[in-house]
Amino acid sequence: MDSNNTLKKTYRELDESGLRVTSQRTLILEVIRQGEGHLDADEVHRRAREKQPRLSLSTVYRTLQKLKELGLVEELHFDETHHHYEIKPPTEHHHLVCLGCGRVIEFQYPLARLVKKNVTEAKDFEITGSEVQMTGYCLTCRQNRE
Amino acid sequence: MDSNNTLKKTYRELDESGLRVTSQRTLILEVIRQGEGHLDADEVHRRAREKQPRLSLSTVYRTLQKLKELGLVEELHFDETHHHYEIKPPTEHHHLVCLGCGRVIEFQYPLARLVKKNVTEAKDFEITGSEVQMTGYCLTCRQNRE
DNA sequence: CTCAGTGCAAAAGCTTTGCATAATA
DNA sequence: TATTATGCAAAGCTTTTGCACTGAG
Repeated sequence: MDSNNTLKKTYRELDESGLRVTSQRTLILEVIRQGEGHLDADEVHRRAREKQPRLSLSTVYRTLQKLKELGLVEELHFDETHHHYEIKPPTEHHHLVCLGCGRVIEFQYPLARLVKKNVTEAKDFEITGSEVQMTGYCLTCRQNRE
Repeated sequence: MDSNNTLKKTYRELDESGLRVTSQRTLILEVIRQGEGHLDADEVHRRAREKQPRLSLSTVYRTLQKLKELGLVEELHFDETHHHYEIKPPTEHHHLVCLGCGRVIEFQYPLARLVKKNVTEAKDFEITGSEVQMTGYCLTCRQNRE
């Protein structure tokens, strides 16, 4: 069964990292994995608390921090004051953020490679990460505007 | 003289916007213009206070907000908890952020157009703004690491 | 048994807001 | 003079930290 497989994966990832495997960490990683990307800390907390009501926000933040260091999750910065988190994707991908409905559309495109190849200033620069947000309006919102 | 010209420009931009032209607003816009991009609110405040010691942080924030709405400055989100501001550039440009020394290198490249053209998911999406940060290490920092 | 992890509460940034005062148009 | 903008102080949010307690290894 799938959810059992990802649970094993979750366990293995935590275990291999040398961190202690706690019920909180397992749960938080599961929530993010099933969250279809882009949850903020508070949302992770809210969802995780359905299963484990005593889980504290601090633990969520501390865990997010660890998972980031391990490279298991990635922190995103949309046009807001707080951060969003998603499971680190295997391939480079980026985001279109709709200003109308807030929907986030992901797309894959090797922008880093492209920049590396075509931008003079990037020739001497070793790119290790890239974060791209393009904002605008999705089809639905454009139609509703009319 | 150049600084006089940009001052006139600053005045005109504020005036045309319908906002009241105050000494605070003029000063703040000047500071950002001369700041070579990427100042945070606190840094704007610090620099502006050298000329106008009683200027408050709230005024800086409120002014930044207005200038953003007017499209005169742009808010950037680096990998931090606070925002950075730069004069809105005439052409699309992006940033390489060095994780070693914190240096920000700008480059021009029409990534939005490119995404629009090549990414299926972006076909139905009207892109109005794009924010791109590629992080990594600049030449100097890579050499120092060795 | 030991040390890393957790919960709780309190603190620490950055940013926003209310209100009386000052300044622009 | 009628608003709009400012300064100050206080509040609001997200995120971090200290400390005693708990639980994994």
